[in-house]
This record gives sequence, C-alpha cells and structure tokens, in this order.
Amino acid sequence: MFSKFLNLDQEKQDRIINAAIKEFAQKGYERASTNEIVKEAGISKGLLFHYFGNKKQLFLFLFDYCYEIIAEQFYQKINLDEKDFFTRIRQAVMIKMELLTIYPDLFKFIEEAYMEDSAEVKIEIDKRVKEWNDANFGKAYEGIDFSKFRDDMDIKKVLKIITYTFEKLSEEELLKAKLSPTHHVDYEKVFLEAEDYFEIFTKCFYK
Amino acid sequence: MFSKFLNLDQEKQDRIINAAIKEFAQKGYERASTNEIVKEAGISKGLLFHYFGNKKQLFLFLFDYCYEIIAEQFYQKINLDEKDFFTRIRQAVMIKMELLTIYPDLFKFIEEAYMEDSAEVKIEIDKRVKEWNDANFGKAYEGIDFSKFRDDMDIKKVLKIITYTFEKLSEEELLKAKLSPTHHVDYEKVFLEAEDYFEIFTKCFYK
Amino acid sequence: MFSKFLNLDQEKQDRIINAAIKEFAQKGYERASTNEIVKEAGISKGLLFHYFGNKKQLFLFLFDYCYEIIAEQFYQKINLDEKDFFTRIRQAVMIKMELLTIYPDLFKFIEEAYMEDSAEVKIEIDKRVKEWNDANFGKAYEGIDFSKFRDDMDIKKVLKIITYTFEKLSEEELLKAKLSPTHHVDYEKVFLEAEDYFEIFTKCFYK
Amino acid sequence: MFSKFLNLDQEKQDRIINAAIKEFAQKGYERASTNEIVKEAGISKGLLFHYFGNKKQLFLFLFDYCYEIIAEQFYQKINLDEKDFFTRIRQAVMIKMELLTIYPDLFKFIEEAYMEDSAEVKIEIDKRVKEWNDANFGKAYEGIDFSKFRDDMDIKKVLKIITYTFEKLSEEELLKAKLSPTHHVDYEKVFLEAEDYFEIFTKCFYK
DNA sequence: AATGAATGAGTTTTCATTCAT
DNA sequence: AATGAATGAAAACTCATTCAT
Repeated sequence: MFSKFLNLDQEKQDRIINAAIKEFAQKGYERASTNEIVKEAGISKGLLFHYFGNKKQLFLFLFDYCYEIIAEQFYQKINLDEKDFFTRIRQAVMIKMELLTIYPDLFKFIEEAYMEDSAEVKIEIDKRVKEWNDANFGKAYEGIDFSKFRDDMDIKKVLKIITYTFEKLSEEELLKAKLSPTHHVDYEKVFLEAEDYFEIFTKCFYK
Repeated sequence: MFSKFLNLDQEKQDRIINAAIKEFAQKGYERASTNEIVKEAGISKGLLFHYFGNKKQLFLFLFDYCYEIIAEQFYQKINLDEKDFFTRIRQAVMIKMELLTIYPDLFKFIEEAYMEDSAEVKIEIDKRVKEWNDANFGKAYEGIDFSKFRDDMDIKKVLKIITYTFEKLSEEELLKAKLSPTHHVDYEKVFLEAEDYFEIFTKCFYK
Repeated sequence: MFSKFLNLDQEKQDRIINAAIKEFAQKGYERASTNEIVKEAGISKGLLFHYFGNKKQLFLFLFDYCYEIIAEQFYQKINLDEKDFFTRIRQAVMIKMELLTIYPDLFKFIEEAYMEDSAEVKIEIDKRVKEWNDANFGKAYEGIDFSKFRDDMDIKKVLKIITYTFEKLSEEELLKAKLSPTHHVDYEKVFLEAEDYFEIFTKCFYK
Repeated sequence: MFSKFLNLDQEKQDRIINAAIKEFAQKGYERASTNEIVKEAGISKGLLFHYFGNKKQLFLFLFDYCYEIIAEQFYQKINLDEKDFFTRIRQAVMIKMELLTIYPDLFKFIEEAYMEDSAEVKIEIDKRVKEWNDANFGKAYEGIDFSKFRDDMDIKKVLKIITYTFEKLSEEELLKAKLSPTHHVDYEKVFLEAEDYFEIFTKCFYK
C-alpha cells in the first residue's frame, strides 16, 4: 500500500511524517493543507500524492503510525509481572504521562483524530480504534490477579467502570488545559486525584 | 440579535433550522456548506446572511436552540420529587433515550458540536457547555437523599464515577449504532445493561 | 427630479444627506454601502431608493449639493471690490482654508468625488466640474485690474500658470497630510510658502 | 516574490499582464474583476492567485512593471548632453507624448493608479510614487546649466512652477480627450500650446 | 522518481435593488 | 409614503488533485 513511501530513506520519511503530523495536529483534518505539508517537508506537491494517493489515506496512514509507536513503547515499558490490578493501572497512568511528554505531537494528533468528524474519515478512525481496543484490552490486563476482586459482581463491568472513569478524567483534564491560558496539564494534581479514585475503587471492588 | 429571524412565521423558521441542523450534523462545521443549507431550506443565499450575519453565528444560534429545547423537555419530564438517587438516574436515562428518538437530529448536532475542533467555533461551544453544566448539574440532583450513600467516600467523586460510566456507555452504544448496518440503537439491551450497572453501584455506594 | 426628497422637512433631509456624505467621503463611491447610509440616517432601505432611484443618482445629487453650498459661501465671503489680482487670490486662499475647517466633510466628499474612477460616475462628475469651472472662472476674476500685468504675455496663459501652481501646491499638501501620522495640514506653513510664490509671480507678471 | 510568474514564457506573461492592465485601467482597483482578468488572459482562476497571491499584490506588481518600462524607455531616449533647461524640457514633453502613443494602456493604468482611492492600495502607491520621484527628479535635471536662470528667485520654486504647469496642462488635455467623442489627444495642438508657455517662462525666469 | 504549474468547482460573504404589504 | 424581507449575481480566494515533463 505505502511500500513506495516505506522504501525511502529514514530521514526523508521522518521529514514528511513530522510535517504532516504537525499540520494535522494543529488544524484538524479538514483545515490542514497539503500545501503546508509539502512546504514544511521540503518535497514537491506531486510526490506526496505519489506516495499516499490522497489526503485521506495520508491521514489514516499517520494515525496507524502514531498508534503503533505509542503502543509499542507502552508495552515495552509496562511491567506485566505486576499482578495487582491497581498497581498495574497506576503504572499505566504514569507511563502514559511519560509518553505524553516525550511524544506530545503524536498524542495531539491522535487526540484530534479521535474527535475528527469529517464524515469521510471518522468512520475509518472509529473502526481502527475499536480494533485496537479489542486487541489490546486483554493484553493490558494480562497476568492480573483477578482473585482479589469481589465475587458478587460481573468483573468485566467492574473493569469497564474503572476504565471509563480514568478515561473521562483525562478527557476532562485535557479540556481544562485547552481552556486555560497556559494550555498545560497539571500532572501532579491529576495524579493525586487519581489516587483518591484508586482508593474508592479498592474499597468497593476488592474483597 | 436574531430578532429578525425569530419574527418569521414558524414554518419558515423550521425549514431553515432543520436544513441547517441537518447539514451541520452530517458534515461538521467546516465542511458544512451554506449553499446546501439555503438550497434545502428553499431560501435565497442572501437571506441566510441577512438573518444570521455569518456561518459561525448561525452555528452558535443552532447550538443554543438545540440545547434549550432538549433541556426544557428534559426538566419538564423528570420527576424531582423522587428522592432516591438511582431511581432518579434511571428516570434520566429513560427520558434521554425517549428524547433521542424524538429529536435524533438535535442530539446528533449537539454531539457533533461538542466534538467540533474548528478553532473558530470550539472555544465558543466549550464556553457554553461549561455554563450549561454549571447551571444544571445542581438541578439534576435537586432533592436527592444523599444520606443513603456510604459516609467513608467523597460523595462528589462517587457521583462522578456513576455519571462517567453512563456517559461512556451511551457513547459506546452510539458508536456501535453508527458502525452497524441499521444505525439503530437497541434501547432495550442498553436499558438491561444499565440495570446491571445500577446494581453494582448500589452495592458499592449505598450504606 | 429629486422633488420628493426636497419636500421633506429639513431635519430629515439633513439626516439623510449627512449620513450619505459621511459614508461616501469615508469609503468612496464603490465601497460605500447604502445599507450603512440608511442605518445612520434612520430610514428604511426602500425609502432611499424611493427618493433617489439608485446609488449613482444619490451620489451625483450630493455632489451638486456640496458644490453649491461651498460656492455660495465662497462668493458671499469674497470681496469683489478688491481690484489687485494677488490680493484677491490671497483672499481666496484664506477663505478656502476657512471653509475647509467649517465643512470638512463636504470638502472631503468633493475631493473623493474628483478622484472617483468608477467609470459609471467619473464622466458625470468631470462634466459637472467643467461646467462649474467655466461658469465661475470669470466670476472669480470679476473686477480685477488686469492693467497691472505685463503687456507682452498672453494674460490667459499667465493666469493659468498661477492657478495651476496653487492647485498643485494644495494637492501636494493634502497628499502630505494623508501620508503624515496626524493627517493634519499645517496651514501656516502653506500660507508662508504661498507668499513666496506670490512674490515670484508679482516679479514676473506685473509691469 | 513574483519569481514563479517571471519564469513563465514571455507570451503567457504578456497575455496576463495585458489582460490585467486593461481591466484595472478601465475599472479602477475596486471594480476590476479578477474573473474578467483570467477570462481575458485565458488562464484558470487558481493560476492568477498562484502567481500573485491576491488582487492587491497583482495591482502593485503591475504598477511597478508599468513604471519601470516607461522610465527605462524615457531615460534611454532623452539626451542628457543638452544643457539648456527649456530644450531639455521640450525634449521630455515630446518623448512623453511618443511613449503615450506607444504604450497608451500603461499610461492609462498608471494614471488610474495615481487616482486610486481604495484605502488598501492608495498608501502603497503613494509610497512608490514618492520613492520614484525622489530618485528621478535629480536625474531629469542632470547637467542642466542653471546659471541661465535669474539670481533673484528661489530656483527650486521656479522649477516647481514650470513642472506644475506642464503637468496640469497634460491632465487637462487628457480630460478633454476623455470627454471628446474620439477620445484622442490632439498632440500637435498641445505642442503648439506648450511652446507659448515655454516662451513665457523663458521671458520670466532666464536672465 | 520527482516536479510544480495548472485546474476549476467550491467556499463564504456582500450589496444594490425590488416589491408586496 | 414607508417598510424591510427577499433576491441572486458577483466578488475574492482556496485547495486537493492531476499530469506533462
């Protein structure tokens, strides 16, 4: 599919990818300009289309690219020997924060992509997100000692409640950051707040 | 502000509003075409701008319009005499579903508006959402008997967990619907699933 | 022609005239908006066209109106008993400056009108200017004692040289004023400079 | 800046330049339509903006282009060895007339540009005119034998009187031409009239 | 492979003028 | 006389995509 592009020398690939991610992250799919991308990447107009066919395919390629990098890094850093659920989740939250500071553009891009509602692109993104979630949900919980959980509740639903809560919390923090003048997330505060929720969940869901 | 528009006969107002909501809901702010809106509404190009000044003001007008209708209907239908939290929430979920089937376009539009990331419009929408939330969060929980909740947990965080869970559940159901061939939400299934969560929450959070 | 308009009570006429002059003076013929004019004048859209037919006729009406007021004032103030040419010219320059400070809008409008190159309007304006000049050239020089001038030169050409010089000088000063930050003409400096030219002309053209 | 445009083959450049000059000369900046220009030039709408960015830049490019051509031709034709002021001026007038018949459109465009009062463009044009005048005023009078002039008058003001007179004369002739049915300047008559003025000036300003 | 000139349908917005009331 | 809603052609400008070189 993108084999022509992937055969380029790494430096050129990076130039193009970074230029494109930057533009999409800043302006969203619709407003992003392929003109700006080629200018920033220092390549010709025709070449971009030679490699990616059209804007949509470029966008989806980048989405997969970003997702893969982040996922790979994530599973490399996480310690799957840790059996306690909450310790594992705590780890995951910290790693996510770490990656956020290392790859802010990739996260920004992914975040924008999630919210993209250009009909053309949304369905494709949603499909990919679903696939990724299905594939990785199990992985993230690999080796967890679920015997610590109460027996009188559907454990799948319990996990969902926990996951939903942390997802919504981080969405809210990102929104707050966007509306604040500095645009910065106060990670320490977030982490402290998260601890409170861990405590509640432990009380509720552990035996 | 929009007094010229609001003095029109209801039928014409509706034609314009429906055409605009449809277009924005389908394509998002940026891609929506004022050309399409006037064509669908059967009015001239100039008239739309005579009433609304520009595309952005039209969009924000529609947002307020949709929000007001839905909120008004919601608070008309909900029974604020019901003191039990979960019974109240159960009511709210049912009313929301009912409204979703009566006004699918309004919800679709609101949903898209939330996710809009055209910088021009996003900030304005976020502002409005924050105001609405601040104003209505208290209202929805008016008269609730919070003494039934456990005393060893921060009740605000508990309420957040519950709210987040139901929000995420409905987001997921809407996404599933979009990806399904029929585009329909299976309300009965959703309701049954919700019951399971109510049970878990009651066990966890009530004394 | 404009009898409908001229039968209005003076106050309403003035409101309309002032609003229109202001708009045209500020933006020129093409960019001036009839919308702004009616808003400023506090009348309806239809009425303006009821009185003046179209934008062009309104513009030409205003041109005549301004010209008449200024000319009338000018010939009222000038002392036609003064027989010496240069004293008379000196008077004329001073009166013009005085009127410029009393009726800045009218002058600004006239000035803009002269420079108007909307083809539609330019020819009409040029025609009127020519007519006015022909009619008034004689009048301005009424009673002048031309016997003081040298006999070996065509006096008509001599007068033209003098007139051209002062016209160009004031054009240049207006341009300078426009390019300066304050937009103000330094009348005193202009007057002193004019004196130098009077001296040269007296030396050259008087016996 | 306009390097993309200047790399085109001459024929295409000319087509575009001529179409644009024609449209601007006829209608002035504001009323000129880029649509008409591309139609006349036989190029696509996008291309014009690819080359010139926007209407204003196109206009200013044309102004510089016209000015340069005319100035270059002028200084190529004028004989700077001629030391007598009036002979030199006579030469200049003739060359200007000659150029006016060779490049009527360029002159027309420049003339309209001078008078342009679209605020957007006027300031830029005025700036350029001032620069050109400062740079070329000295050049035109290079090598002139000013010792022939009377010593009892400020020579700078004398030169201004002479320049103003000829400028106004040609303005008047152009206006007459515009109002005449044929639109043609009667150069012979103009030249004869100019001779009369030369005579007056020689009598007045030479020793 | 690589270029970048060229396209043209598309966008939002403006505005003089009309006309039913 | 007076209103102002309604029109729709026209404006400047954009941009993903193509294609000859």
